[in-house]
Amino acid sequence: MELLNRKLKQIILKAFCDAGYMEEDINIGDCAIPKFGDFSCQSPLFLAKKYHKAPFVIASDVLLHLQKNEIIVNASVANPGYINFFIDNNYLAEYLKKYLEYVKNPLISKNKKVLIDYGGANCAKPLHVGHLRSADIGEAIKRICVYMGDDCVGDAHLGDWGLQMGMVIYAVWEKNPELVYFDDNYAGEYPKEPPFTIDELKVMYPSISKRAKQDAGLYEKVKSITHDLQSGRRGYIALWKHIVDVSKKLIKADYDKLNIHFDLYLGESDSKKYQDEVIDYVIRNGYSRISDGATIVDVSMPDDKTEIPPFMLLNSAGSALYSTTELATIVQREREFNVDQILYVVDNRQELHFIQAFRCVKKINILKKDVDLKFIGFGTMNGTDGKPYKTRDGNAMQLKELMDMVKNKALEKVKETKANYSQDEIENISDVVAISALKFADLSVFRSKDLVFDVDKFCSFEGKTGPYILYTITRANSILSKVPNIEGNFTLSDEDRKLALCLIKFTDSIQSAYEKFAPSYLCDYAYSLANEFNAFYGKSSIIHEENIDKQYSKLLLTNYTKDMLKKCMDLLAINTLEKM
RNA sequence: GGGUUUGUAGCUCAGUUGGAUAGAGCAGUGCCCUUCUAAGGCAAAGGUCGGGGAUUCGAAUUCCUCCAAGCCCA
Repeated sequence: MELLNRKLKQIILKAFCDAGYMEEDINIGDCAIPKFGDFSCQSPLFLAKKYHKAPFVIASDVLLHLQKNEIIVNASVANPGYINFFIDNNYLAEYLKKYLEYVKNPLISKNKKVLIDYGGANCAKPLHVGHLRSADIGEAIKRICVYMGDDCVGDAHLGDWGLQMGMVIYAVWEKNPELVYFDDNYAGEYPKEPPFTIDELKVMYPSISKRAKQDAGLYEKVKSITHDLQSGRRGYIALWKHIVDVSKKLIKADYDKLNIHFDLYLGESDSKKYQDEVIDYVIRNGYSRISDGATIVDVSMPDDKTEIPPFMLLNSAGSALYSTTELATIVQREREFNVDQILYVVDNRQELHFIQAFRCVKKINILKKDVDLKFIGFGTMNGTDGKPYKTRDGNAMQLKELMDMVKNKALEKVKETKANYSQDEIENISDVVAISALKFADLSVFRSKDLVFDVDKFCSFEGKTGPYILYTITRANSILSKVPNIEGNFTLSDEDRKLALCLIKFTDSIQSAYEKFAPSYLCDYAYSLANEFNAFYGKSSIIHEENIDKQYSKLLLTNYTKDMLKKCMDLLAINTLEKM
């Protein structure tokens, strides 16, 4: 299907050429002043210098050469040189029907394999608010990329190899030191069942972590356990596997609640098998050098404005580091998944680390093909003091705590307004409303900007919020359910065309969201569409409309709006409601 | 100290390769539920786009400089 924007460009470009302005491309945008037009062309302003003519003169020339067509009506020139025009109502109505079909199934062919790294949860640790952005943004980006034709794989990339594992192993030992996992002489098979329950695991890390902060001896013990684990001590590895298995279930359940679904739950440890090979490869091929005992790879480039510090492969103790794991993971992803592109949806603060890793990968030429490595940074969740958000005890707020707060607020609201609903309905509605509020608030700020963490904002259900979009969908639904199927001619009245024009702008917003890896563009779009629909809703009653064609047309628009809003919310990974 | 990001209404944020009157939400003001769900709509109010300079027909947007804050690396 040929999109309206392309068609408009063709027609107007032809007028430019016919008028003697031989251009390859021109610009078509929204008209800033609605009474002047639906769209406007600003190109005469840009071309004034090139042709040594006043923009107004160019615009007038072009207007004279604009051929009669079925799309553009009432074209005019405005100071200092805009060409403004409207779209014919009949054409718009026909176009809209086809457009909605096209949007449902855009028929874009698969173009590349993309792996998206957007988890970063740590095994045995509860999710905190910082994990929310990565998950929300990453899941939305994944869905947007899939819609635009990419073959996507989402990886949770769990932290499963750090100090927290040592803490949990310590906790198990403290409770049951007699277990075979701690017996160096034990040579048999280890038990298939974990020696702890899910609920026990939940409290192990927080309790040991808290104690280790005050107890240096305990901290040292934990470090030594972690070291033994990473060195491959048999019993610890067996126990570690149990911890990872149970943790994955916990983490998956948490992400499920947020409507976030990973295709892979790989962890840092999974790339370990490539690590020695990569280290060996780098050293053997002479890419590294020794500096202060550490093995480093220089990644600065001659035309760098600022010095990029070297990539560290091994520290002075000869151990692999976080950066080494990153390298091994990239190799793993290329070999095992044959990716063309990897998107890292991570906190802005990690940018330097990734620049170093990406440069190192290119420099050592270890990949078989040119994989596009992209850092998709997002801003920090800050407190009202402008610093990264911390609770009173100095830790990041747990996600569960935040979710409970929003849920309770939603429950209050639903109970207050929907007294006649059943208990199940109230529960379900509150859940969906709460999650939509949380996710929409998170997603609607452009990703790279820091976000002020404001509980009241997350708990707000009015204005530019998730619940407002849900509410709009239920309003549309309510109308559709009350009118029997009718047939008529689809015509657009002047008061309804604003909604129609808004509907066809979906393509622009998803295009921006895709190009900039920024779901906030879709949030803006969904909000403006909902806004337009609510204005349309308020102007006149659809159910009581007596003219059949008018009623049919309004119903069609209502249906289109509902479909489009649901599509947007689906792309943002936010569940919607039929009734609330 | 070096680098980097940000500064737009009281608060939280939009603002396309420079372009028409800088836009939303929240808070506050005034209307609108005997009519499709008021979690809504309509209207008004709110601004020295951090300060100063430069570039030009035209700057929130580009450049310089200063101020303030966050982050990263030492």
